[in-house]
Amino acid sequence: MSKDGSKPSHIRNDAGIPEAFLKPYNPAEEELKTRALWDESGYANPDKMIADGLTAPDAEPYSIVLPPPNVTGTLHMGHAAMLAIEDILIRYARMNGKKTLWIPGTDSAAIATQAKVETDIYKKEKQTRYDLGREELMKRIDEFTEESKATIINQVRTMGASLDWSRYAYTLDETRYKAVMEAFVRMYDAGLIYRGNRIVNWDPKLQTTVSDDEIEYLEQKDPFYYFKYGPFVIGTVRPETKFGDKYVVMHPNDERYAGYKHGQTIDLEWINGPITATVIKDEAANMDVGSGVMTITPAHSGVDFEIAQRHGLDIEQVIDERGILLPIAGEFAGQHIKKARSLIVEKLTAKGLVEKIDENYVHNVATNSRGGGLIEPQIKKQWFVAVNKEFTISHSEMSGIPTGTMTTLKKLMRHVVETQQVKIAPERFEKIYYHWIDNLRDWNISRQIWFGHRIPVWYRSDEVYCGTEAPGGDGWEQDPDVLDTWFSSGIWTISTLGWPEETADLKTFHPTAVLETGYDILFFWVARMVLMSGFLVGQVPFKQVYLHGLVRDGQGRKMSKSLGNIIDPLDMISKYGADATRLSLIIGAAPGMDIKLSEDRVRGYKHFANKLWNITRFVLESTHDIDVDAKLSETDAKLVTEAHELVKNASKNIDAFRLDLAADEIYHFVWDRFAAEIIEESKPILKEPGEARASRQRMLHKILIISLKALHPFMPYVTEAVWQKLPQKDAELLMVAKWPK
RNA sequence: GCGCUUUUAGCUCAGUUGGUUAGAGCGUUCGAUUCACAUUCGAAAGGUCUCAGGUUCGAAUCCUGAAAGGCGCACCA
Repeated sequence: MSKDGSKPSHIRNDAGIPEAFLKPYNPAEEELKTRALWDESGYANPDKMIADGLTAPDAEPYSIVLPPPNVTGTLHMGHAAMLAIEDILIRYARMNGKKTLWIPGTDSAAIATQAKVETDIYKKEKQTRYDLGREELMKRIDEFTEESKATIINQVRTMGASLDWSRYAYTLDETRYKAVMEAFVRMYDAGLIYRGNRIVNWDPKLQTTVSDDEIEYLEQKDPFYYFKYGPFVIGTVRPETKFGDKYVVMHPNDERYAGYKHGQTIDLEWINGPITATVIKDEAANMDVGSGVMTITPAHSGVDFEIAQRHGLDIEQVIDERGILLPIAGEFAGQHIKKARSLIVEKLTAKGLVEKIDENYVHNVATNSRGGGLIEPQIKKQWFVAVNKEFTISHSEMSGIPTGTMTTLKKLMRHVVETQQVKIAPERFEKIYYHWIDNLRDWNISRQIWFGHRIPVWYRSDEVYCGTEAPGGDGWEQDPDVLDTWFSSGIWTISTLGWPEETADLKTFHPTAVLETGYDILFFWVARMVLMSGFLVGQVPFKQVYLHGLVRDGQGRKMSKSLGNIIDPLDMISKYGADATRLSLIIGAAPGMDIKLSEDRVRGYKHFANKLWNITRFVLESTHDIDVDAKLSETDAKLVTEAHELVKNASKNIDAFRLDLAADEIYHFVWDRFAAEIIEESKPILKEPGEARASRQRMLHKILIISLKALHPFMPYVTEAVWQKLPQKDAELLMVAKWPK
C-alpha cells in the first residue's frame, strides 16, 4: 500500500492481462491447477497421445521405468532428484515427438517393510511375528502398505512427474507376482537356480539371511585377545566362536613354522579341556599378521569356510540362529554370545592361556543395512543363482551372444557393457561395474521372512517340485522362504511391461531407453536387471544407464535424522514450489557427483520462477495489440535466431545427459539476456508506434514462447501455468507442444 | 591393500576438444529504483586455479609425482 492508502501503482490492469499476473507467482495455487490439467489430458499415456494425433504412430519409442520407491517410505531428496531428472528426460522426449512412456511403481522392499511392521507391532502390542502367525502378519503388512502406498504416490505427484499412472505397478501385485514366479521357474529349469548348503550372512535379529551387497561395515572398538594355543599364539576379537577350533592354519612358506607338517596333530589344552589340533598349511594365512598362525571357525566365517572346504575339514556349528552357544561350548552352552564372551576370557585367564589383551582394537563389523542387527555368518540351506555356471541361451537379441550360445550370467553381464549395448554415464562407473562382477559370488536369493514373493518350490518327502502353481496331490509343502527383494526388482523393466505375456508394450518399449538411478544401487539393481533381462528375454533391459549423485546437505554431509540436517522436499515444495525444488537439484549437479543442497539455493530458484512470471506479464502488457503478421526487422530476427541457437546448444547438453549445463544455460539466457537486456532495450522502442514497434512485439512474443518451451522440462509447473494464460499459442498444453528447433 | 573421485573468489560450484584481462550464484560494500518484478537493476571489492615438476608459442585444462578430503571394494585370525 502507498502512503495515501490507495493501491500501489503496480497493481493495476490497464492492459487487460490475466488477473493472476498482478500478484507474484503463487506456486501452491498454480501447481494444483496445472497438475489437474495434466491429469485430465491423459497425455502421460503414449496411447492417448497417438489417439489424439499428437504423436505419430510410428514414432521412435522412448521409455523409462521409475525406480520404484518403497511402499512404506516417504519422499526424500534422493527421490526428488530422481523424479526431476527423469521427468526432464521424459518431457523433453515427448516434446520431441517420441512415443514416450514413464512407468510408475512401488516396491514392497521385503525385509525393510517387514522389519518396520514387526517393530511397530512389538512396540504397541509386545507381540512377535511368531505370536501372530504367518497369515496375521501378512494381513497387518498388507494394511500397512496399502495405507502408506497412497502417501508415497501423492508425494511423487507433487513433484510434477508426468508418469503414466494407468500403468502403475507394484512388485507384489498379481501381474508382477506371476512374472516373478515365472522367472524363478525358468531359471530353475535352466539349472541357474539351485539349493545348497553354503555360508551366508545371517541376521540374528531379523532371523533371515542378507545378501552380500546389503551388508554395511561399521567401525567398532573391541578388545583383541591373544591366546596360547599349544605352542602357538592366536589372536581374536571373538573368543566365543573358538570352541570348535581344532585346526591351526599357517602359510606354507612361513619359515617360522617350517617344522610343522601339514596334517600333523598336536595335543593341547583349550577352553574346556584337552583337544587334538591338526596343522593345515594354506596360503590364506597371512604371515604378516600377528604370529602368522590362526585357528579357524568354518561354520561362522566365510574365509574359514573356504579353507575348510579346500582341505575337506570338519565344519561344526557353534552358535545357533539366535546367537546362543550350542552344546559344543560345554559349560557355556545355552548362553548368549554377548554374555559369554567375558566369561570365556575369564576362564582362559584362569587357565593361564591369555598372552595379552589389546583393549583398543578398531575393526569393522558387518551389519544389516536394512534395519537389522549384527551379521553372524552361518551355514544354511539356501537358494542361489549360479553366476558362473554355463548354460545355453534359448533366445537372444543381444549382439555377440546369439541364440543357442553357451555362456554364463557373469559373462553376459560383462559382455553387454563391454560392447556398449548398455552404456553407463558417467563412464567411470563402468570400471566399478566390472570390478563388482569379477568379485561376484553366487547370489543368495532366499530370505527367511514372510513378506515377499514365496519361493515356488514344493517338497514331499524326497520329491521336489518347482512350478508357478502348486503341484497336484496331497502332502506337498511349500518352501517357507521368500525371495530377495532384488530378485523381483531385477525383472522390473519387463514385468512392468507385462512379461511373461507377449504384450504390445513389451514389444514397443523394451529395451527401455534409460535407467536413471543413484550410483549407490548400481550393483543391487542395475547389474541384476542386466542379468535377469538378458536371460529371460534375451535383451538388455536398457540402452543407457544414467547415475546421479547422492543429495547431501550444504556442508556435504549425508542427510540423516541424527544430524538433524534433513531437508524435506515436501517442505521445500510448499515453501518455494516444485519448480524451484527441481532446479535446485539439477543446476550444479554434474552426473554421478553428489549434490550439495541448501535451502538458499531453493529460494534462489523461486525468484527465477517469479522472474519468468513477470517477464510474461511485461510481454503480455506490451503485446496486447500484437500484429502476428508483422515483419521482423533484421535485428529482431537475429535475436530470435540467438534464442534458437541457445536451445540447440541446450538440446545437445540434454542429449549428453548434462542436464545441469542445459538448465544453467537456459536460466541465464532468460534472466540475463532476455529480461535484463532484450526487454530493457525494448522499452523505448515499444513507446513509439510503427514498424519497429510491431517487429519488437513479435520478437518478444517469439522469444517468450521459445523460453517457455525450453524451460518446460525443467520447471513444468510455472511454464505450463503461464502458457495457459497466453492468448496466442501453438498447442493447448505446453506439455505436448513441439520442442523449438 | 586395490580402485574411483574431489581440490578454482568468504561459501556452493561452472569452466565440454589447451587459446585474449579465469566466470556465475549466494554473501559483503556502494549506488539507483512510484512506471514487468513481495523486488529488480548497476557497480565494486575478492583468486600465486592445492603443491612440485614436465609437454607446449601458450596449461585451471594434457602428462608425472606429492598432499589433503570423500567414496567403493577387499582384508579384518
